Amino acid sequence: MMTLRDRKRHAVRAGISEVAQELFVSKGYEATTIDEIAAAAGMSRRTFFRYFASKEDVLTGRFELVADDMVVALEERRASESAWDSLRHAFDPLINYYRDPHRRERDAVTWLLIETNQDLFASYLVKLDDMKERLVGVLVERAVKNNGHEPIDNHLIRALVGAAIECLLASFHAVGPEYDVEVVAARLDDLMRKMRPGVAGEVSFTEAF
Amino acid sequence: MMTLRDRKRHAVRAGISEVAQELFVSKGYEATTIDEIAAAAGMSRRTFFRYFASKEDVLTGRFELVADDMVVALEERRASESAWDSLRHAFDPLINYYRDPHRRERDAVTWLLIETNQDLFASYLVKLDDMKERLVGVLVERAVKNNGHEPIDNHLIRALVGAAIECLLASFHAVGPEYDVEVVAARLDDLMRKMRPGVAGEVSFTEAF
DNA sequence: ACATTTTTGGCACTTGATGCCAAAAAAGTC
DNA sequence: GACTTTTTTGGCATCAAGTGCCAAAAATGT
Repeated sequence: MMTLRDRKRHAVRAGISEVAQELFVSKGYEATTIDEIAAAAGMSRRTFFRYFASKEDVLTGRFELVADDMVVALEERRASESAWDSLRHAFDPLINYYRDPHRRERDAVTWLLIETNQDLFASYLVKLDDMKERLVGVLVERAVKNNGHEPIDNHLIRALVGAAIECLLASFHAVGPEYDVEVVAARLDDLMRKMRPGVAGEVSFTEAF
Repeated sequence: MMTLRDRKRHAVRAGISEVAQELFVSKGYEATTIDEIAAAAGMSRRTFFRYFASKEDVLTGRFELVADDMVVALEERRASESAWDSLRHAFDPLINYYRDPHRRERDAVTWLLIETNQDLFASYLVKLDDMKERLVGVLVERAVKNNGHEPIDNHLIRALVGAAIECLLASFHAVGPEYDVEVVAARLDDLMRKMRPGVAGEVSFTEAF
């Protein structure tokens, strides 16, 4: 449930994010100190760290929300569906998210920052890995539910999830500031069709283990 | 060529690595300061930073060498071979590397440190991404050579390389301190067989683009 | 109006990382 | 072997990220 405090907290976070992004864009990520961000957001530095665990988190924290949506989407897929297809649909929330041109524009800027800074990029990779782990968790759980016991090797599930995510990354790769989401979506479909594993792709986890 | 200076530099790096790892294991990664490492290695802190760009680099720097070997191995594969199989053999140097039980043991400790520390893990992920990028580069170049022009979409190559690496990661996943490399190798073969893309896996880049 | 809980701000402190410069060491030259 | 040149090193100063701590302030509940 969304209590009042949570809402306020969320608003403050959004405010910091906003003002920080402006600073990052105008004078560069590294050149912007947390003191400056805090000052611009009207709070002390100490308080900044109560809303974001680190400087990178201001920009990469959003990925956790995306991951949340993906996890939910994956959980909602029917267990009889092949894991590969379920994963494809787990990515739908992200596609839908970027159907909003405002978000697209905003995140294109964020993306540029992330790509050009080591620390940010590292933070992004960590979030991405977290997401992978969570998706693996969902599919493992699904396999267990369908099977009554822990699957012998969840390495296959790991590889499957990893491969699907790589398709997602590749389909979004090298998009400019203004791009057509539908093109990206088509690319994703095409890639996941071509990359569909010969054996594992058809695994529904209903009868695989 | 391996000049005298390079050799000496390499030796110093190895020395630092050695003494640092001991400290990390005995008192934890974060609890070990660079001052302590430098002191134990018999040099000033300033000098430490002339051998390693960062604290993480002491442990994760090795991955670049592994990547070097993989890149060379991939370059040496015949262009007529399917990209998927070429990638499988690009991983051979790593498998061979771990046939030495001493390295296996040593890196198992390193691995534990990396897994339990955010900064280290992030650094590792960055190196891994670099490796991916380099392998993509090799296959793109191969495609261009075979085709005379830039391939229309190297997204497929990205996805292919990413998927292969995910198989590698999955096959090494959750190995304890003492493990059988041959088991891991068999797992890798099995995974890459199951994960072989229905279409893309057979792409040799001789006639695909 | 009062008591309780949460949030905030400022301070001190640690530590990783970088620039700068002069001393030391190594390499090359005659 | 003495000299010059180049590289390496150490110490200093500096900056910025992140954390613990505590008292003041604000919000919340009664």
